[in-house]
Amino acid sequence: MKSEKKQGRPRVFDAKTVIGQAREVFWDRGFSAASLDNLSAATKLNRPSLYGAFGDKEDLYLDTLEGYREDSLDILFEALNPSLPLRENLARIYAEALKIYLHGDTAARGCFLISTATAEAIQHDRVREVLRRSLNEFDGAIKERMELAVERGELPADTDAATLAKLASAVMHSLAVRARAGDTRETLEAIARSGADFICGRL
Amino acid sequence: MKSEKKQGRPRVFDAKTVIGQAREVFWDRGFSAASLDNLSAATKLNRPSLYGAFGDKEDLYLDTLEGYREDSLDILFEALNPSLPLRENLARIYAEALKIYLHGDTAARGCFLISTATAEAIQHDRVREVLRRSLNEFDGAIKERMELAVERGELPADTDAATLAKLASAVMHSLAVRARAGDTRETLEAIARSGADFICGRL
DNA sequence: GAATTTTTGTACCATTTCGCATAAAATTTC
DNA sequence: GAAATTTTATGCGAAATGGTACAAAAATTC
Repeated sequence: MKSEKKQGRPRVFDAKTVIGQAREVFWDRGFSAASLDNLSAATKLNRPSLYGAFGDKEDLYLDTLEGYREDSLDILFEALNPSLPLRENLARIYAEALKIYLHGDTAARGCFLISTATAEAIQHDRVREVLRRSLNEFDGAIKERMELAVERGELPADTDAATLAKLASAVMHSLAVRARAGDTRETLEAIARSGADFICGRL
Repeated sequence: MKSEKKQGRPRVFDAKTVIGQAREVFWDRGFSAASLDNLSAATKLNRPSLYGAFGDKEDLYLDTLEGYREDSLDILFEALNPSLPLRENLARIYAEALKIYLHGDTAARGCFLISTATAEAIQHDRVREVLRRSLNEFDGAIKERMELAVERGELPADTDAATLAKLASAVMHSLAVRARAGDTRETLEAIARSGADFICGRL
């Protein structure tokens, strides 16, 4: 695509890397409490460079949300591998989620989207829109797998795949909130296990 | 108790009312993005009065969280009336939750705790602590009702009441996030309904 | 190598932020 | 009614904030 070298002084940074570093700052502090100084320090770019490359703070934040959404969807599709039983798919989704949520320097960080974007969703329409779209895409991906499970007889024929998928997501949302609230790994794993049991038909 | 009149110039405000007004501001904007000017305008108290009565911004925010926790627990206990079937208890909990979450001037506000406290939970230990405690108390209240349901035969004898209660809460957490993300009432009510079905053992 | 283009770094600016000092006002106690 | 006590109101101030002007630097194009 853009094989031609761009004229002018070359950038010393990689945009994806910078967005990843900015994400860490927003993840810990939230959008509003993250200052351009924080972001500048974490990315090692001075403010004019940040501004020139990504726009204002909200633009940059939206970029980090978008990156997180993409990364998460990749992980989700990986976990939804249809050659595995549905029960195993859900177990993997929750395990991957907890791997992310429980990481953190001082305290577990939870989900980047749920923990930081919800707070801004009222005041910033674009943030709410990314949040809404991300949640729906997650639901949609799981729904596809549920429909396949119905076809295969992994789930009862009268299953409402869309709603069941939303319940599967609900367990994940709760893990996200609880992780950031400081719940232990053991507690969260127990919720994940019983959540998967329930979705797949316990008893 | 404190029947004696306090010496000095009397306050012109009621603390509970002011905390309620401050809550509205924090609910819409989040803790960090809410300025003392916003709070001062909403409460009609000037900054020194706010400061004198409630301490700094974080202290005031903690007061609003505490008030929300108490209000919510009251509503929860009301909904958990043991003379109703468990299915009806859950339906009421979710209905009451949605009544709160879907209210808002510009967009649905979601849950005050989940939408605003999660964002601050990493940087402010006291906020994380209130959040953790609140979630646990909610789980605990529901668990009590679940245990009663097991005794009564509303639920299978081998039910893990504590974990099942956490799943019931999980549905509520998801409603909270989705409401703030802009999901429609119909969507949320469908999740609530199927969530209750699942918990109580559908099929 | 000169002109052009883009990025970088320094420094700055206007505004907002939180918090407080100080004094006036309103009440109780004596 | 004077003293003591608490709350209110005005206004200040130091620091932090988001954003930008401007010139130097580093590359490409011609």
